[in-house]
Amino acid sequence: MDDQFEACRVIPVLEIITGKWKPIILRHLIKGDIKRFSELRSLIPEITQRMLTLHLRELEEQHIIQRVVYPQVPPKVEYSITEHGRTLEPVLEVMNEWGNKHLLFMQGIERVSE
Amino acid sequence: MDDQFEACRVIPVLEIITGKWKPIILRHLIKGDIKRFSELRSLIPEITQRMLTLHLRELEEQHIIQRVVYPQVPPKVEYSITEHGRTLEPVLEVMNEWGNKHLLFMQGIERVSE
DNA sequence: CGGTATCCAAGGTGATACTG
DNA sequence: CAGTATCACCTTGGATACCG
Repeated sequence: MDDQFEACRVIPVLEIITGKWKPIILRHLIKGDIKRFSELRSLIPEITQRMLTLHLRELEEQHIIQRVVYPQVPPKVEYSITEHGRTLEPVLEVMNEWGNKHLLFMQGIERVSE
Repeated sequence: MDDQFEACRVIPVLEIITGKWKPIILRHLIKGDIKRFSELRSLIPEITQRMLTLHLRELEEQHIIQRVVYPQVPPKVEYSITEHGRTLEPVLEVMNEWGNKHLLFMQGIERVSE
């Protein structure tokens, strides 16, 4: 079992970017640099507060993003991509390009088979 | 909502390769060409028959792999990557390389924080 | 403002037994 | 050989209300 999983290093990447809103969150943080919690909320209007918090916490645990709390009232929390997180950029870029090229193909197939 | 999801073409890729054993299945089919159901089972000993079937069906629906049934007793079913599926190879390759490079980093972090 | 707590529904996965 | 059927569990995500 370990052999299988160890041999496939695709899985660690998936463990980071899998989650309903994670690719979108990463997209915003990679493009836009530092964002406040409320900024991310308005950039991703459909996400619930709960899920945004959960996803951000997980990305932080994996050292992909950094969380900075300003101890003031009202509170201010800023999120930004880490150096390590930024190494994911080309990976996401390749995935994004594949999606672009093959989305049309996939839609074509759908149309044929209906 | 659609704007968000449409803008991020990473998600279609995730929809294809997300699933506990899918990256491993794809790895075997991309490297090894045609495989029988039973071959895949022995290549991935820990997978259950059920999950292998489910994952293969999903990949087939997405036209990533092809399923050929030989109508004979005992039955023989062969799976292979499609032309379309093969376009995922460089994507998986990039992800795999990232995993290779950054697995050490991640393990290092774990060690520090414990 | 930036969260937590709680409850719930849906989906993914495993174990096991059965089948053409 | 290559499945299917069933049950049971765990995880993910949404809705809602509350908090410092």
